[in-house]
Amino acid sequence: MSSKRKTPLENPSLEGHHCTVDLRLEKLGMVPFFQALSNEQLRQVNKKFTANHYARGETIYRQGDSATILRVVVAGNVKLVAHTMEGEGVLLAMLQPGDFFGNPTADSKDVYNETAETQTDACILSIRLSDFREIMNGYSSVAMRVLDITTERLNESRQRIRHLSTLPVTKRIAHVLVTLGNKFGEKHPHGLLIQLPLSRKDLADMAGTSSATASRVMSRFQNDNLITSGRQWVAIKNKPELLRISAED
Amino acid sequence: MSSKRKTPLENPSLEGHHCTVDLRLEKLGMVPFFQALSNEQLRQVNKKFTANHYARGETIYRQGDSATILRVVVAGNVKLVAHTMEGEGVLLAMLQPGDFFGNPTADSKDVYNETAETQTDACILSIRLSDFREIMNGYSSVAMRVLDITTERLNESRQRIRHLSTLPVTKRIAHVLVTLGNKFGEKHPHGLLIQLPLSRKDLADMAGTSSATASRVMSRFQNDNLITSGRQWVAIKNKPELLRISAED
DNA sequence: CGGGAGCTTGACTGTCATCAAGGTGGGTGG
DNA sequence: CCACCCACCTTGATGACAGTCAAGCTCCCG
Repeated sequence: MSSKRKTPLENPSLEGHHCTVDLRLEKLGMVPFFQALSNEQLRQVNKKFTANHYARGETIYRQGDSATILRVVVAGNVKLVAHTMEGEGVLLAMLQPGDFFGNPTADSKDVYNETAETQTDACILSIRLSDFREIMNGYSSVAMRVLDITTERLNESRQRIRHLSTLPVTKRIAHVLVTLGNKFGEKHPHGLLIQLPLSRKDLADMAGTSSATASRVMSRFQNDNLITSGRQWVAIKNKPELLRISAED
Repeated sequence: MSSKRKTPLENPSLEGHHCTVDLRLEKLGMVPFFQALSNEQLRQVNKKFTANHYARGETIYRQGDSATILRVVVAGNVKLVAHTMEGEGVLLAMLQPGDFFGNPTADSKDVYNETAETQTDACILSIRLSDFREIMNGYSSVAMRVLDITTERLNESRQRIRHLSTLPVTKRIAHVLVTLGNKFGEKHPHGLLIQLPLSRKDLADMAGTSSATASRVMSRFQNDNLITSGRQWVAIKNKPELLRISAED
Protein backbone atom coordinates (compact mmCIF):
# COMPACT_ATOMS: atom_id res chain seq x y z
CA MET A 1 0.00 0.00 0.00
CA SER A 2 0.89 3.66 -0.01
CA SER A 3 4.11 4.97 -1.38
CA LYS A 4 5.00 2.71 -4.24
CA ARG A 5 4.68 4.59 -7.47
CA LYS A 6 6.05 3.91 -10.90
CA THR A 7 9.75 3.72 -11.22
CA PRO A 8 11.32 7.15 -10.81
CA LEU A 9 14.61 6.00 -12.32
CA GLU A 10 15.96 7.87 -15.29
CA ASN A 11 15.45 5.96 -18.46
CA PRO A 12 18.41 3.64 -18.40
CA SER A 13 18.46 2.72 -22.07
CA LEU A 14 19.23 4.25 -25.42
CA GLU A 15 22.89 4.96 -25.16
CA GLY A 16 23.21 2.93 -28.33
CA HIS A 17 25.89 4.86 -30.12
CA HIS A 18 27.50 6.62 -27.20
CA CYS A 19 30.59 4.58 -27.81
CA THR A 20 31.87 6.76 -30.61
CA VAL A 21 35.55 7.45 -31.17
CA ASP A 22 35.17 11.08 -30.20
CA LEU A 23 33.57 10.38 -26.89
CA ARG A 24 36.11 7.73 -25.99
CA LEU A 25 38.93 10.20 -25.79
CA GLU A 26 36.93 12.54 -23.61
CA LYS A 27 35.86 9.71 -21.33
CA LEU A 28 39.32 8.22 -21.04
CA GLY A 29 40.59 11.51 -19.72
CA MET A 30 38.00 11.28 -16.97
CA VAL A 31 39.14 7.90 -15.79
CA PRO A 32 40.91 8.49 -12.48
CA PHE A 33 44.18 6.87 -13.35
CA PHE A 34 44.65 8.68 -16.64
CA GLN A 35 44.03 12.14 -15.30
CA ALA A 36 47.68 13.03 -15.04
CA LEU A 37 48.36 12.26 -18.72
CA SER A 38 48.73 14.93 -21.39
CA ASN A 39 46.41 15.04 -24.37
CA GLU A 40 49.04 13.55 -26.62
CA GLN A 41 49.72 10.73 -24.17
CA LEU A 42 46.01 10.11 -23.89
CA ARG A 43 45.74 9.83 -27.62
CA GLN A 44 48.45 7.16 -27.62
CA VAL A 45 46.77 5.27 -24.83
CA ASN A 46 43.41 5.55 -26.50
CA LYS A 47 44.63 3.57 -29.48
CA LYS A 48 45.03 0.51 -27.30
CA PHE A 49 41.42 0.49 -26.23
CA THR A 50 38.40 -1.03 -27.89
CA ALA A 51 34.85 0.07 -27.16
CA ASN A 52 31.84 -2.20 -26.76
CA HIS A 53 28.23 -1.66 -26.05
CA TYR A 54 26.20 -4.04 -23.88
CA ALA A 55 22.49 -4.25 -23.20
CA ARG A 56 21.12 -4.46 -19.69
CA GLY A 57 21.55 -7.90 -18.15
CA GLU A 58 24.29 -9.07 -20.49
CA THR A 59 27.22 -11.03 -19.16
CA ILE A 60 30.56 -9.45 -19.99
CA TYR A 61 32.67 -12.30 -18.71
CA ARG A 62 32.18 -15.31 -16.49
CA GLN A 63 33.87 -16.52 -13.37
CA GLY A 64 36.55 -18.93 -14.57
CA ASP A 65 37.11 -17.31 -17.96
CA SER A 66 40.72 -16.65 -18.82
CA ALA A 67 41.65 -13.19 -17.56
CA THR A 68 43.52 -11.38 -20.32
CA ILE A 69 41.55 -8.18 -20.58
CA LEU A 70 41.09 -5.17 -18.37
CA ARG A 71 37.93 -3.12 -18.77
CA VAL A 72 36.71 0.34 -17.89
CA VAL A 73 33.12 1.44 -17.52
CA VAL A 74 32.43 4.47 -19.70
CA ALA A 75 28.67 4.67 -19.30
CA GLY A 76 26.12 2.64 -17.40
CA ASN A 77 26.59 0.30 -14.45
CA VAL A 78 28.19 -3.09 -14.07
CA LYS A 79 27.94 -5.52 -11.19
CA LEU A 80 30.52 -8.08 -10.15
CA VAL A 81 29.01 -11.28 -8.82
CA ALA A 82 30.67 -14.36 -7.34
CA HIS A 83 28.73 -17.55 -7.69
CA THR A 84 28.84 -20.67 -5.54
CA MET A 85 28.38 -24.04 -7.16
CA GLU A 86 24.73 -24.10 -6.09
CA GLY A 87 24.15 -20.87 -7.95
CA GLU A 88 23.78 -18.55 -5.00
CA GLY A 89 25.37 -15.24 -5.81
CA VAL A 90 27.28 -12.70 -3.79
CA LEU A 91 27.37 -9.18 -5.15
CA LEU A 92 30.94 -8.01 -4.80
CA ALA A 93 30.73 -4.58 -6.33
CA MET A 94 28.51 -2.21 -8.21
CA LEU A 95 30.51 -0.15 -10.69
CA GLN A 96 30.07 3.30 -12.13
CA PRO A 97 31.55 5.15 -15.11
CA GLY A 98 35.27 5.55 -14.48
CA ASP A 99 35.66 2.29 -12.58
CA PHE A 100 37.89 -0.44 -13.96
CA PHE A 101 37.35 -4.16 -13.51
CA GLY A 102 39.07 -7.43 -14.26
CA ASN A 103 42.39 -7.98 -12.51
CA PRO A 104 44.89 -5.22 -13.33
CA THR A 105 47.62 -7.76 -12.62
CA ALA A 106 47.27 -11.33 -13.62
CA ASP A 107 49.64 -13.57 -15.42
CA SER A 108 48.75 -15.52 -18.47
CA LYS A 109 47.08 -18.39 -16.66
CA ASP A 110 44.90 -16.41 -14.30
CA VAL A 111 41.14 -16.53 -14.55
CA TYR A 112 38.44 -14.16 -13.38
CA ASN A 113 37.14 -14.91 -9.88
CA GLU A 114 33.81 -13.30 -10.51
CA THR A 115 31.23 -12.74 -13.20
CA ALA A 116 30.66 -9.27 -14.64
CA GLU A 117 27.16 -8.39 -15.74
CA THR A 118 25.62 -5.13 -16.86
CA GLN A 119 23.03 -3.65 -14.54
CA THR A 120 21.96 -1.10 -17.16
CA ASP A 121 22.84 -0.63 -20.79
CA ALA A 122 26.53 0.13 -20.75
CA CYS A 123 29.52 1.16 -22.76
CA ILE A 124 32.75 -0.58 -21.87
CA LEU A 125 36.34 -0.01 -22.97
CA SER A 126 38.71 -2.97 -23.16
CA ILE A 127 42.47 -3.19 -23.23
CA ARG A 128 44.77 -6.17 -23.34
CA LEU A 129 46.39 -6.73 -19.99
CA SER A 130 49.88 -6.81 -21.46
CA ASP A 131 49.27 -3.41 -23.03
CA PHE A 132 47.96 -2.03 -19.77
CA ARG A 133 50.97 -3.27 -17.88
CA GLU A 134 53.16 -1.51 -20.42
CA ILE A 135 51.31 1.71 -19.77
CA MET A 136 51.71 1.30 -16.03
CA ASN A 137 55.41 0.66 -16.50
CA GLY A 138 55.77 3.76 -18.63
CA TYR A 139 53.72 6.14 -16.51
CA SER A 140 54.24 5.62 -12.83
CA SER A 141 51.38 8.00 -12.07
CA VAL A 142 49.03 5.50 -13.65
CA ALA A 143 50.40 2.56 -11.69
CA MET A 144 50.16 4.62 -8.54
CA ARG A 145 46.55 5.56 -9.03
CA VAL A 146 45.64 1.98 -9.81
CA LEU A 147 47.34 0.95 -6.61
CA ASP A 148 45.45 3.62 -4.69
CA ILE A 149 42.14 2.40 -6.03
CA THR A 150 42.94 -1.25 -5.39
CA THR A 151 43.96 -0.46 -1.82
CA GLU A 152 40.76 1.46 -1.35
CA ARG A 153 38.79 -1.52 -2.58
CA LEU A 154 40.69 -3.82 -0.26
CA ASN A 155 39.76 -1.61 2.65
CA GLU A 156 36.11 -1.63 1.66
CA SER A 157 36.24 -5.38 1.35
CA ARG A 158 37.65 -5.73 4.81
CA GLN A 159 35.04 -3.45 6.25
CA ARG A 160 32.43 -5.67 4.72
CA ILE A 161 34.04 -8.74 6.27
CA ARG A 162 33.80 -7.00 9.60
CA HIS A 163 30.14 -6.26 9.05
CA LEU A 164 29.31 -9.78 7.96
CA SER A 165 31.05 -11.17 11.02
CA THR A 166 29.64 -8.85 13.63
CA LEU A 167 26.50 -6.99 12.57
CA PRO A 168 22.91 -8.27 12.41
CA VAL A 169 21.07 -8.10 9.11
CA THR A 170 19.21 -4.87 9.81
CA LYS A 171 22.39 -2.91 10.37
CA ARG A 172 24.09 -4.43 7.36
CA ILE A 173 21.24 -3.41 5.10
CA ALA A 174 21.13 0.07 6.59
CA HIS A 175 24.82 0.37 5.84
CA VAL A 176 24.44 -0.87 2.28
CA LEU A 177 21.70 1.67 1.68
CA VAL A 178 23.77 4.54 2.99
CA THR A 179 26.76 3.47 0.92
CA LEU A 180 24.69 3.16 -2.23
CA GLY A 181 23.09 6.49 -1.47
CA ASN A 182 26.50 8.14 -1.25
CA LYS A 183 27.72 6.58 -4.46
CA PHE A 184 24.62 6.56 -6.65
CA GLY A 185 22.27 8.96 -4.90
CA GLU A 186 20.58 11.85 -6.70
CA LYS A 187 18.26 14.47 -5.28
CA HIS A 188 14.65 13.72 -6.08
CA PRO A 189 11.18 14.51 -4.69
CA HIS A 190 11.14 11.07 -3.01
CA GLY A 191 14.40 11.83 -1.24
CA LEU A 192 17.90 10.67 -2.16
CA LEU A 193 17.13 8.41 -5.08
CA ILE A 194 19.53 5.58 -5.83
CA GLN A 195 20.00 5.83 -9.58
CA LEU A 196 20.25 2.15 -10.29
CA PRO A 197 17.84 -0.69 -10.94
CA LEU A 198 18.11 -2.46 -7.62
CA SER A 199 16.09 -5.53 -6.75
CA ARG A 200 15.59 -6.96 -3.27
CA LYS A 201 17.74 -9.82 -4.43
CA ASP A 202 20.59 -7.45 -5.35
CA LEU A 203 20.32 -5.82 -1.96
CA ALA A 204 20.27 -9.21 -0.28
CA ASP A 205 23.36 -10.32 -2.18
CA MET A 206 25.16 -7.19 -1.04
CA ALA A 207 24.18 -7.56 2.60
CA GLY A 208 24.71 -11.31 2.73
CA THR A 209 21.13 -12.33 3.39
CA SER A 210 18.10 -13.76 1.57
CA SER A 211 15.75 -11.70 -0.57
CA ALA A 212 12.87 -12.57 1.76
CA THR A 213 14.72 -11.15 4.74
CA ALA A 214 15.84 -8.11 2.77
CA SER A 215 12.23 -7.50 1.87
CA ARG A 216 11.13 -7.68 5.50
CA VAL A 217 13.78 -5.20 6.59
CA MET A 218 12.90 -2.84 3.77
CA SER A 219 9.25 -2.99 4.76
CA ARG A 220 10.17 -1.99 8.25
CA PHE A 221 12.33 0.90 7.05
CA GLN A 222 9.46 1.99 4.86
CA ASN A 223 7.04 1.95 7.80
CA ASP A 224 9.49 3.96 9.86
CA ASN A 225 9.56 6.47 7.02
CA LEU A 226 13.28 6.07 6.42
CA ILE A 227 12.98 5.15 2.78
CA THR A 228 10.57 5.03 -0.13
CA SER A 229 10.88 2.16 -2.48
CA GLY A 230 9.21 0.13 -5.13
CA ARG A 231 10.01 -2.51 -7.65
CA GLN A 232 13.72 -2.21 -8.44
CA TRP A 233 14.27 1.19 -6.88
CA VAL A 234 14.96 2.79 -3.52
CA ALA A 235 15.08 6.37 -2.31
CA ILE A 236 16.43 7.40 1.07
CA LYS A 237 14.30 9.79 3.08
CA ASN A 238 16.24 9.86 6.31
CA LYS A 239 19.92 9.15 5.84
CA PRO A 240 21.05 10.30 9.29
CA GLU A 241 18.73 7.83 10.95
CA LEU A 242 19.86 4.98 8.68
CA LEU A 243 23.43 5.86 9.50
CA ARG A 244 22.61 5.78 13.18
CA ILE A 245 21.03 2.37 12.84
CA SER A 246 24.00 0.96 10.95
CA ALA A 247 26.42 2.13 13.61
CA GLU A 248 24.47 2.13 16.88
CA ASP A 249 25.18 0.22 20.13
CA MET B 1 41.47 -37.14 26.72
CA SER B 2 43.66 -38.62 24.06
CA SER B 3 45.76 -36.67 21.65
CA LYS B 4 46.57 -33.44 23.34
CA ARG B 5 50.24 -33.35 24.13
CA LYS B 6 52.55 -30.52 24.94
CA THR B 7 52.89 -27.81 22.39
CA PRO B 8 54.88 -29.01 19.41
CA LEU B 9 55.49 -25.49 18.18
CA GLU B 10 59.04 -24.39 17.65
CA ASN B 11 60.20 -22.10 20.37
CA PRO B 12 58.83 -18.81 19.21
CA SER B 13 61.01 -16.55 21.31
CA LEU B 14 64.59 -15.40 21.57
CA GLU B 15 65.09 -13.63 18.32
CA GLY B 16 66.24 -10.71 20.40
CA HIS B 17 69.03 -9.35 18.27
CA HIS B 18 68.02 -10.68 14.89
CA CYS B 19 67.37 -7.14 13.81
CA THR B 20 70.99 -6.36 13.08
CA VAL B 21 72.08 -4.14 10.22
CA ASP B 22 73.69 -7.06 8.40
CA LEU B 23 70.60 -9.17 8.44
CA ARG B 24 68.38 -6.34 7.35
CA LEU B 25 70.01 -6.11 3.94
CA GLU B 26 69.73 -9.81 3.38
CA LYS B 27 66.10 -9.83 4.47
CA LEU B 28 65.15 -6.82 2.40
CA GLY B 29 66.35 -8.61 -0.68
CA MET B 30 63.94 -11.40 0.13
CA VAL B 31 60.94 -9.14 0.30
CA PRO B 32 58.93 -9.87 -2.82
CA PHE B 33 58.74 -6.37 -4.16
CA PHE B 34 62.46 -5.65 -3.85
CA GLN B 35 63.62 -8.77 -5.59
CA ALA B 36 64.26 -7.07 -8.90
CA LEU B 37 66.59 -4.47 -7.38
CA SER B 38 70.38 -4.62 -7.69
CA ASN B 39 72.57 -4.83 -4.61
CA GLU B 40 73.49 -1.19 -4.88
CA GLN B 41 69.85 -0.17 -5.21
CA LEU B 42 68.98 -2.33 -2.23
CA ARG B 43 71.64 -0.61 -0.18
CA GLN B 44 70.09 2.75 -1.01
CA VAL B 45 66.64 1.54 -0.13
CA ASN B 46 67.87 -0.04 3.06
CA LYS B 47 68.94 3.33 4.40
CA LYS B 48 65.35 4.45 4.53
CA PHE B 49 64.27 1.64 6.80
CA THR B 50 64.34 1.38 10.56
CA ALA B 51 64.27 -1.93 12.40
CA ASN B 52 62.30 -2.67 15.56
CA HIS B 53 61.88 -5.69 17.73
CA TYR B 54 58.57 -6.55 19.37
CA ALA B 55 57.67 -9.15 21.95
CA ARG B 56 54.77 -11.50 21.48
CA GLY B 57 51.40 -9.84 22.03
CA GLU B 58 52.62 -6.29 21.58
CA THR B 59 50.52 -3.80 19.68
CA ILE B 60 52.39 -2.20 16.77
CA TYR B 61 49.71 0.31 15.90
CA ARG B 62 46.05 0.79 16.67
CA GLN B 63 43.00 1.20 14.52
CA GLY B 64 42.54 4.94 14.15
CA ASP B 65 46.20 5.88 14.52
CA SER B 66 47.51 8.22 11.86
CA ALA B 67 48.87 6.11 8.99
CA THR B 68 52.25 7.50 8.00
CA ILE B 69 54.38 4.41 8.13
CA LEU B 70 54.62 1.27 6.06
CA ARG B 71 56.02 -1.84 7.70
CA VAL B 72 57.50 -5.14 6.61
CA VAL B 73 57.71 -8.32 8.67
CA VAL B 74 61.28 -9.60 8.77
CA ALA B 75 60.85 -12.34 11.36
CA GLY B 76 57.92 -13.63 13.37
CA ASN B 77 54.20 -13.25 12.75
CA VAL B 78 51.84 -10.32 12.92
CA LYS B 79 48.06 -10.33 12.93
CA LEU B 80 45.79 -7.59 11.68
CA VAL B 81 42.60 -7.23 13.69
CA ALA B 82 39.60 -4.96 13.17
CA HIS B 83 37.67 -4.09 16.30
CA THR B 84 34.04 -3.12 16.65
CA MET B 85 33.05 -0.59 19.28
CA GLU B 86 31.94 -3.39 21.59
CA GLY B 87 35.40 -4.88 21.41
CA GLU B 88 34.65 -7.91 19.28
CA GLY B 89 37.51 -8.55 16.94
CA VAL B 90 37.75 -9.79 13.38
CA LEU B 91 41.05 -11.25 12.30
CA LEU B 92 41.77 -9.82 8.88
CA ALA B 93 45.15 -11.32 8.15
CA MET B 94 47.97 -13.35 9.60
CA LEU B 95 51.31 -12.18 8.24
CA GLN B 96 54.64 -13.88 7.79
CA PRO B 97 58.15 -12.70 7.01
CA GLY B 98 58.19 -10.83 3.73
CA ASP B 99 54.65 -9.45 4.08
CA PHE B 100 54.10 -5.71 4.29
CA PHE B 101 51.31 -4.01 6.23
CA GLY B 102 49.89 -0.55 6.77
CA ASN B 103 48.42 1.14 3.69
CA PRO B 104 50.98 1.46 0.90
CA THR B 105 49.01 4.44 -0.32
CA ALA B 106 47.44 6.86 2.09
CA ASP B 107 47.50 10.56 2.11
CA SER B 108 48.48 12.58 5.10
CA LYS B 109 45.13 12.40 6.83
CA ASP B 110 44.50 8.69 6.51
CA VAL B 111 44.36 6.45 9.53
CA TYR B 112 44.82 2.71 9.97
CA ASN B 113 41.61 0.73 9.69
CA GLU B 114 42.90 -2.13 11.77
CA THR B 115 45.14 -2.91 14.69
CA ALA B 116 48.43 -4.71 14.18
CA GLU B 117 49.61 -7.01 16.92
CA THR B 118 52.47 -9.49 17.09
CA GLN B 119 51.50 -13.12 17.31
CA THR B 120 55.05 -14.18 18.14
CA ASP B 121 58.18 -12.22 18.91
CA ALA B 122 58.87 -10.30 15.76
CA CYS B 123 61.28 -8.07 13.91
CA ILE B 124 59.69 -5.31 11.87
CA LEU B 125 61.13 -2.84 9.38
CA SER B 126 59.52 0.59 9.06
CA ILE B 127 59.69 3.18 6.34
CA ARG B 128 58.00 6.55 6.01
CA LEU B 129 55.20 6.39 3.50
CA SER B 130 56.51 9.37 1.58
CA ASP B 131 59.85 7.61 1.19
CA PHE B 132 58.18 4.45 0.03
CA ARG B 133 56.12 6.28 -2.54
CA GLU B 134 59.33 7.78 -3.86
CA ILE B 135 60.81 4.34 -4.24
CA MET B 136 57.72 3.12 -6.06
CA ASN B 137 57.91 6.13 -8.36
CA GLY B 138 61.55 5.46 -9.08
CA TYR B 139 61.34 1.72 -9.60
CA SER B 140 58.23 0.69 -11.45
CA SER B 141 59.00 -2.98 -10.73
CA VAL B 142 58.44 -2.26 -7.05
CA ALA B 143 55.13 -0.48 -7.64
CA MET B 144 54.04 -3.33 -9.85
CA ARG B 145 54.79 -6.02 -7.31
CA VAL B 146 53.01 -4.06 -4.60
CA LEU B 147 50.02 -3.80 -6.89
CA ASP B 148 50.17 -7.54 -7.55
CA ILE B 149 50.18 -8.32 -3.87
CA THR B 150 47.39 -5.89 -3.09
CA THR B 151 45.25 -7.34 -5.86
CA GLU B 152 45.93 -10.80 -4.52
CA ARG B 153 44.79 -9.69 -1.08
CA LEU B 154 41.69 -8.13 -2.53
CA ASN B 155 40.84 -11.43 -4.17
CA GLU B 156 41.34 -13.31 -0.92
CA SER B 157 39.15 -10.80 0.84
CA ARG B 158 36.39 -11.27 -1.67
CA GLN B 159 36.60 -15.01 -1.38
CA ARG B 160 36.16 -14.63 2.32
CA ILE B 161 33.10 -12.45 1.79
CA ARG B 162 31.68 -15.20 -0.34
CA HIS B 163 32.34 -17.76 2.36
CA LEU B 164 30.83 -15.65 5.11
CA SER B 165 27.73 -15.08 3.02
CA THR B 166 27.16 -18.60 1.82
CA LEU B 167 28.94 -21.28 3.86
CA PRO B 168 28.00 -22.75 7.25
CA VAL B 169 30.50 -22.54 10.08
CA THR B 170 31.93 -26.03 9.66
CA LYS B 171 32.99 -25.41 6.08
CA ARG B 172 34.40 -22.01 6.88
CA ILE B 173 36.58 -23.44 9.59
CA ALA B 174 37.69 -26.31 7.37
CA HIS B 175 38.70 -23.76 4.78
CA VAL B 176 40.58 -21.61 7.27
CA LEU B 177 42.50 -24.65 8.45
CA VAL B 178 43.49 -25.66 4.93
CA THR B 179 44.57 -22.12 4.11
CA LEU B 180 46.62 -21.82 7.26
CA GLY B 181 48.09 -25.24 6.56
CA ASN B 182 49.21 -24.12 3.12
CA LYS B 183 50.71 -20.92 4.39
CA PHE B 184 52.17 -21.92 7.74
CA GLY B 185 52.25 -25.69 7.61
CA GLU B 186 55.37 -27.72 8.35
CA LYS B 187 55.83 -31.46 8.23
CA HIS B 188 55.71 -32.98 11.69
CA PRO B 189 54.95 -36.36 13.31
CA HIS B 190 51.47 -35.07 14.19
CA GLY B 191 50.80 -34.20 10.55
CA LEU B 192 50.98 -30.82 8.86
CA LEU B 193 51.69 -28.60 11.83
CA ILE B 194 50.58 -24.99 11.67
CA GLN B 195 53.64 -23.12 12.93
CA LEU B 196 51.82 -20.41 14.78
CA PRO B 197 50.33 -19.95 18.23
CA LEU B 198 46.67 -20.23 17.33
CA SER B 199 43.92 -20.07 19.91
CA ARG B 200 40.31 -21.10 19.35
CA LYS B 201 39.48 -17.44 19.58
CA ASP B 202 41.89 -16.62 16.74
CA LEU B 203 40.34 -19.32 14.64
CA ALA B 204 36.87 -18.08 15.47
CA ASP B 205 37.82 -14.52 14.53
CA MET B 206 39.06 -15.78 11.18
CA ALA B 207 35.99 -17.85 10.44
CA GLY B 208 33.51 -15.30 11.74
CA THR B 209 32.13 -17.32 14.62
CA SER B 210 32.39 -17.57 18.40
CA SER B 211 35.20 -19.35 20.20
CA ALA B 212 32.71 -21.78 21.72
CA THR B 213 31.47 -22.82 18.31
CA ALA B 214 34.99 -23.03 16.94
CA SER B 215 35.86 -25.31 19.82
CA ARG B 216 32.92 -27.59 19.08
CA VAL B 217 33.84 -27.89 15.42
CA MET B 218 37.46 -28.58 16.25
CA SER B 219 36.37 -31.32 18.65
CA ARG B 220 34.40 -32.92 15.88
CA PHE B 221 37.31 -32.73 13.45
CA GLN B 222 39.50 -34.26 16.11
CA ASN B 223 37.08 -37.15 16.61
CA ASP B 224 36.97 -37.72 12.89
CA ASN B 225 40.74 -37.89 12.96
CA LEU B 226 41.17 -34.97 10.59
CA ILE B 227 43.35 -32.93 12.92
CA THR B 228 45.32 -33.08 16.13
CA SER B 229 45.30 -30.05 18.30
CA GLY B 230 45.88 -28.70 21.74
CA ARG B 231 46.19 -25.43 23.51
CA GLN B 232 47.18 -22.86 20.91
CA TRP B 233 48.23 -25.26 18.20
CA VAL B 234 46.75 -27.32 15.40
CA ALA B 235 48.14 -29.98 13.08
CA ILE B 236 46.31 -31.27 10.03
CA LYS B 237 46.19 -35.02 9.61
CA ASN B 238 43.88 -35.29 6.63
CA LYS B 239 44.04 -32.28 4.40
CA PRO B 240 42.22 -33.81 1.42
CA GLU B 241 39.20 -34.57 3.57
CA LEU B 242 39.19 -31.08 5.08
CA LEU B 243 39.34 -29.66 1.58
CA ARG B 244 36.44 -31.84 0.57
CA ILE B 245 34.39 -30.63 3.53
CA SER B 246 35.11 -26.99 2.78
CA ALA B 247 33.98 -27.35 -0.82
CA GLU B 248 31.38 -30.12 -0.85
CA ASP B 249 27.74 -30.00 -2.02
C1' DC C 1 -5.04 -7.24 -21.08
C1' DG C 2 -2.74 -11.30 -19.81
C1' DG C 3 1.36 -13.47 -18.00
C1' DG C 4 5.33 -13.46 -15.44
C1' DA C 5 8.94 -11.50 -12.69
C1' DG C 6 9.47 -9.28 -8.55
C1' DC C 7 7.78 -8.26 -3.98
C1' DT C 8 5.45 -9.19 0.54
C1' DT C 9 4.15 -11.84 4.37
C1' DG C 10 3.34 -15.86 7.29
C1' DA C 11 4.65 -20.22 9.53
C1' DC C 12 8.14 -23.17 10.65
C1' DT C 13 12.83 -24.74 11.48
C1' DG C 14 17.71 -24.96 12.19
C1' DT C 15 22.03 -23.07 13.03
C1' DC C 16 24.65 -20.83 15.92
C1' DA C 17 25.41 -17.20 19.68
C1' DT C 18 25.17 -16.76 24.45
C1' DC C 19 25.62 -17.96 29.18
C1' DA C 20 27.59 -20.75 32.35
C1' DA C 21 30.07 -24.30 34.74
C1' DG C 22 33.79 -27.27 35.01
C1' DG C 23 38.47 -29.17 33.18
C1' DT C 24 43.51 -28.68 31.91
C1' DG C 25 47.93 -27.27 30.34
C1' DG C 26 51.81 -24.51 31.10
C1' DG C 27 54.05 -20.36 32.53
C1' DT C 28 55.71 -18.19 36.72
C1' DG C 29 57.37 -17.43 41.18
C1' DG C 30 58.84 -19.32 45.25
C1' DC D 1 61.92 -28.00 40.50
C1' DC D 2 57.48 -28.07 41.99
C1' DA D 3 53.11 -26.13 42.92
C1' DC D 4 49.98 -22.82 42.00
C1' DC D 5 47.06 -20.19 39.27
C1' DC D 6 45.26 -18.24 35.25
C1' DA D 7 44.16 -18.24 30.68
C1' DC D 8 42.49 -21.33 27.58
C1' DC D 9 39.58 -24.91 26.25
C1' DT D 10 35.39 -28.01 26.42
C1' DT D 11 30.66 -29.04 26.73
C1' DG D 12 25.77 -28.47 27.96
C1' DA D 13 21.35 -25.93 27.99
C1' DT D 14 18.66 -22.40 26.06
C1' DG D 15 16.76 -19.19 22.89
C1' DA D 16 16.88 -15.91 19.10
C1' DC D 17 17.90 -14.50 14.60
C1' DA D 18 17.32 -15.31 10.15
C1' DG D 19 16.91 -18.96 6.31
C1' DT D 20 13.58 -21.73 3.83
C1' DC D 21 9.22 -22.88 1.93
C1' DA D 22 5.13 -21.39 0.27
C1' DA D 23 1.18 -18.69 -1.03
C1' DG D 24 -0.78 -14.60 -2.71
C1' DC D 25 -0.25 -9.99 -4.57
C1' DT D 26 1.21 -6.22 -7.90
C1' DC D 27 3.53 -3.90 -11.09
C1' DC D 28 5.33 -3.91 -15.67
C1' DC D 29 6.12 -5.44 -20.30
C1' DG D 30 4.78 -7.10 -24.37
